Amino acid sequence: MGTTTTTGGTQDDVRARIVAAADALFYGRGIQAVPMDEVRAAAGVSLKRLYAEFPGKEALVVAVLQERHRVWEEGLAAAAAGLVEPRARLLAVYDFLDLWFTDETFRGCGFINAFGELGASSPAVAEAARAHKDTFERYVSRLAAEAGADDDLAPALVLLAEGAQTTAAISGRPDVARQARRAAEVLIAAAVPAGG
Amino acid sequence: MGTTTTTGGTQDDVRARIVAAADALFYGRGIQAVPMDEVRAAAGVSLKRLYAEFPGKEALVVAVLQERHRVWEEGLAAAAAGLVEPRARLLAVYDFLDLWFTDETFRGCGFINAFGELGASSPAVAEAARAHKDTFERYVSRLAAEAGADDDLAPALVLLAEGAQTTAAISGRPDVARQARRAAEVLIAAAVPAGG
DNA sequence: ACAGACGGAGAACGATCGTTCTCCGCAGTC
DNA sequence: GACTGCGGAGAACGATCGTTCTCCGTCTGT
Repeated sequence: MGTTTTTGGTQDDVRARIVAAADALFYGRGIQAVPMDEVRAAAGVSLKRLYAEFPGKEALVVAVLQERHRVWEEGLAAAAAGLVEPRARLLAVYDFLDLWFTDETFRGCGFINAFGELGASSPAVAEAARAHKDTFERYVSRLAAEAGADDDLAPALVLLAEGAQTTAAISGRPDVARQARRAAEVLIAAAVPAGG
Repeated sequence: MGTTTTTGGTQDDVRARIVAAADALFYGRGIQAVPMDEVRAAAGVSLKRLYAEFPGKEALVVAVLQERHRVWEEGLAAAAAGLVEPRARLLAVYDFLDLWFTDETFRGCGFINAFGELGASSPAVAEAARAHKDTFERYVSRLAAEAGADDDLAPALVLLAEGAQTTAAISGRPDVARQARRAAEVLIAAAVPAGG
């Protein structure tokens, strides 16, 4: 697993570099707006290597979404790190969104964007988006259950988070995250029996 | 307004037919996935006529979004028709979504989809999406004010509605509208001082 | 009936893109 | 130092697409 003799770096390195470059380009401009040759240039690899790592553009898109999913889950975990109360961990979701929305490159949810652009013609992309949203819903549901809330809370909190992403993207107002958080506080208070 | 001698129909007819055909295709498959020639075929016009009505694809996309905005506002008004209480009119938003989500052709918010696909490269498309979301937010804000709610309610209700659209699209579950409605009921109850 | 304009069908054009192929330099081996 | 094979650079290929142009039939007015 040492560095190879080529300038390309480790095989995993190359893959990661391609995915990172493709993600930035796809997310920022839309997938079909970015030619493979631009991904190649941004990743600093040859077309031959690019197609050796990914059989085609669709496979690259799926890999990009999978990595984006991994990073999302990492960020979500980091936002909740150190917090013990389920309620605080639930609200950390919106703090995480707040952080994200203020990022200059923010342009909405990459999964929603990819789904809208390619979901109808690419089952793999549609499935990646579905899986991503599904794990997020499961995560929120688990926390809501730990908080002792009724079954209606988690779906509602998910809707707030999803709505915040698209609204922040289109309106360009990052404070949407705080609005979502305040609404979440109200819903949580109403959903937890004793007032926890 | 009699029929003209050509097979094309009235000029307004032709424009409307083109927009309707383009909307169905763009919305269902993604904009870049639909060639102009397919719009032409679906609308039953010639390419010459198509380009006589719209100087290019982007202008057609904008026209499609404007018409979609008009239909959205019509549907929203129809859902609130006959209801007098502001609270009921607010909740009618989610009944309207419910109706929409159960439509077989539902595939998310056309504005969000268009924004994700083309917003980065087409200011006109980005602006159409922004304008659409803006008028919706104004509409909800007006109703919330009429209901005597505090300023936090309207943005929260908007987030629920937006989140419902993307979640319904990706997860494919139309009952998301009812979940959003229940959450909205809780938020409204908490935001209106006296309980009205 | 005929000149002339209009509009349709679809070929044509130029550009772009995903993907593959060719050519060449270079590293390691005897 | 010749040989081999890998990988890079980028040309090439085939397909698609947005847009324009050509050709031809038809309808109008006289």
